[in-house]
Amino acid sequence: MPFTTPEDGMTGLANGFLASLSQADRDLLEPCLLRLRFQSGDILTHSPDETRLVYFPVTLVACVQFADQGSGIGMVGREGIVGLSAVLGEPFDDAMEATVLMEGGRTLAITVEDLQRACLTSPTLSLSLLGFLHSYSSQLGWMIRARDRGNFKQRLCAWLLMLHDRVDSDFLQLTHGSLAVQLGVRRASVTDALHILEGEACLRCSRGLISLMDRARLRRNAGRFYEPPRADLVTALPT
Amino acid sequence: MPFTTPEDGMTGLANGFLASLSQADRDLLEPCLLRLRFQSGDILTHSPDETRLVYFPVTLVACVQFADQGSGIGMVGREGIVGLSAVLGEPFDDAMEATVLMEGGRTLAITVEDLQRACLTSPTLSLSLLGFLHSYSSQLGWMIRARDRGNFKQRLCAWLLMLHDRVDSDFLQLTHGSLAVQLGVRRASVTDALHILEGEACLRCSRGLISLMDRARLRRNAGRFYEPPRADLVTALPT
DNA sequence: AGTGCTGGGTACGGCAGCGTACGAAAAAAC
DNA sequence: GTTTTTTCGTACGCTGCCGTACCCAGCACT
Repeated sequence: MPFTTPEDGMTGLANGFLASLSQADRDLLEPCLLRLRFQSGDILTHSPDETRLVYFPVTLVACVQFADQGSGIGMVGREGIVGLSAVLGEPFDDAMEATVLMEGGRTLAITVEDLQRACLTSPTLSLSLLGFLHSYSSQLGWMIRARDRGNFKQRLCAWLLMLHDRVDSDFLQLTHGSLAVQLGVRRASVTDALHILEGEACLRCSRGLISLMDRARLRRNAGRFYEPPRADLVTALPT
Repeated sequence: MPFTTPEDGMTGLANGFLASLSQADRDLLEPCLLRLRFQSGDILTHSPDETRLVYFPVTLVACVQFADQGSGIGMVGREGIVGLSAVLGEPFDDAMEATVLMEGGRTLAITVEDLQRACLTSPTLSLSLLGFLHSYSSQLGWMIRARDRGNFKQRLCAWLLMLHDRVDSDFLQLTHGSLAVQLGVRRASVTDALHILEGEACLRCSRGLISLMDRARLRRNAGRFYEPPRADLVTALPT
């Protein structure tokens, strides 16, 4: 981790995608990177001014969803990239947007123009982007499977585990209501399922806070609907 | 359409992705392309010999799904690419596979090595691949939305419309059973829903064949769970 | 004509999650 | 300390889809 500074630990390129790049590609991007901070609920895509940005989250976790309807589609955190669709040119993205989950956090960012320029000079960078987008597609595949073959308790566990993978703490600042929106169910369903999980000593709830206690048991609950992160899949290109 | 020959209409590069490429990128791929034909039920990924291929379907329609479980995840036909994950290097794809739907059909293909080589020489080609993968991700997003906010009839209509977009005929050679597998429901649920749609004069069923009669009415049934294809989104890069 | 098989029609009980709703407790605002 | 807002606990009836199951109609093979 040559790019992190000791006093902070997160000031540098502490983003999984950036860390997976070759030195050359990283050098291409680094001078263009901005350091930003967002609040919970902020919408990353469709920024007010017309400068489109692509984000490399550090402590921030973003939820991708349809703009016209709440239920969450995908989740991106420090392992990935948010807003990649903007590099594909003018007929901008579809109806998707990305909102910031929990208490917000820090992210690196680059303007679309800078990233496009870098891509056109480095084929390996483009292929790395392709690698991320593939693993994101894979995540969406898991989401689909969970929605039609898993019961809600399994989906909830899988979702909590995914979030836990992207956060440093075992304490998740989430209300039952916001969880319900993300998972596309009633708030009451969340409360019920959480109570059961509390009874199994997987976690503990207090107002606006879920404390994970037993990750292994959560995984057993999530069954085959949780995809463990695979750092080795990010990119492994031939020279 | 400079690449189609009059006597067949499908011998050339009649694949949406290939057609969207610049002349230079197309010239890069064309000499490497194989013309193949598959049967219904064939598995495109994990071919017996060790030569991994990437496919550009022409008349073939493929369904992406988890290898260990039937329910369909995504659909790719003449507009796209199948097996792209193989270009990302050795730690091969996850648990996904792609099977051929209906009565099979023709597809173009390229070896992974050839495609990788081409990508490393042409950044714009890599970005075009990125463009396809993005629109595929978008499709998965629509699938997720359909599974958790749409009822089964809406999902069925959306799925039939997606298939219709990828096929030249209004006659779909599908059994209720295979539809049930793709949509992740009981065979009986398919039969029931098809009867209702038949009552609305949207389509007509006979043994192993669904004849679409009124596409507009199907779209109204599918509501906001069908994403019309957008050729303009495939790639629109700056120079 | 007989046999076997695949694909389709129909039924019935069961249940997971929904919509709605109301109240209590904790936090925040005043 | 009182009021207001947010968050959580809990309940009840409803419904879409499930699991299972059985029978029948085409079609193929001999």
